[in-house]
Amino acid sequence: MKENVQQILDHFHIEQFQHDLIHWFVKEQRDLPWRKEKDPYKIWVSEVMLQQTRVDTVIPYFYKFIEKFPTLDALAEAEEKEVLKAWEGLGYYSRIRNLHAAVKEVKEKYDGCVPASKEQFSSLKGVGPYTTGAVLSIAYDIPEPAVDGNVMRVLSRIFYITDDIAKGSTRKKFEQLVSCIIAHDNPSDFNQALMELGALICTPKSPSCFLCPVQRHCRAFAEGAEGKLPVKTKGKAPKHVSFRAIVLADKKGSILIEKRPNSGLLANLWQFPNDEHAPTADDQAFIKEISERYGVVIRSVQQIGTFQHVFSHVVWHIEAYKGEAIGLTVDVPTRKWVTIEELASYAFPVVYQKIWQAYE
DNA sequence: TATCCGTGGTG
DNA sequence: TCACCAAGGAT
Repeated sequence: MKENVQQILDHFHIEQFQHDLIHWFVKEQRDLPWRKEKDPYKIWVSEVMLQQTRVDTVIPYFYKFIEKFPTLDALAEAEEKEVLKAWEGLGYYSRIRNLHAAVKEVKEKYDGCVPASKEQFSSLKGVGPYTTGAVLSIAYDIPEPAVDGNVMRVLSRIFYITDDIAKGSTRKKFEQLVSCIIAHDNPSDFNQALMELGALICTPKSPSCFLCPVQRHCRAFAEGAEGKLPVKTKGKAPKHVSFRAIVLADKKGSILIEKRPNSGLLANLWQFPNDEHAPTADDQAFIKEISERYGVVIRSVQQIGTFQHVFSHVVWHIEAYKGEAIGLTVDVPTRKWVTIEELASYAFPVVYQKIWQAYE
């Protein structure tokens, strides 16, 4: 915001706004599984799952995850393989790697009790400014701002703020603003109400201003400018990567799988053999490449389909094959032959799940 | 600061 | 159909 926070708040009725907003939230909020109790661990899990992920997508994952890891200790003691499997298909897998590490640290350093200290909690892996404010306010009623995309959209309209919300520095300014208007007697409902309003009423496209509980406080509505806000510049176009992948089975029906590196895209997930780093020209070159790289003898191959998968910043184009191979012994932990039953216990990226479906 | 990091829903 | 999007964080 070009102006300072004091100027923005001129003539703004803070207490009336808090009341209108919270009254609406108490009455109209959705019945979500993580709102049934105030267990800091469950609030934390929900907030991590909800990062860049829709509520409807998260709900079934949340139920399964809490059923499998009901307490912080249970998650801390779980194996990486189980934890990653529970996250399979949710995306942004560094979230669960960081959450698992963070929970272990809480078990060790804080006796398994999620710290209510801003400094301590925010120092944990995967816990940034938003998650800090969300967990501390919702679970512990501490008046910290929890500024996400919803909050920036809602407040940019209410205060007619034209700063680019795609820029990192903008979030800090919104945090200053929220610090001034947050309801100290009910920071939990206040923060959740701002996000709920963004999700249900103050939506990105065609917001339902006629239903808005804080319409009378909204400067964008008064100006008829809600459609122009928030200001958000768009990112660069994703790059395209083409390669081939193959589902290899031996005579017994075992399948060769490979674990991806522990950092980068789809870290620690499993996949089928591919020539991602050495795209091949034809079938013979592909067979040769796979044979050498994976140390297998391939008898025959057959194409089973082409797949396109769009990530945030890259698009994969995969030609998928199936083939028979002689199951030579693999001596690295990141590659193994597994039975089809065992296959189900390994976490795969969605695009490789689709390739597996085409194989079956 | 800009880029990397997934997936599925939607107008 | 496809550009945009959804309760961000790490580097």
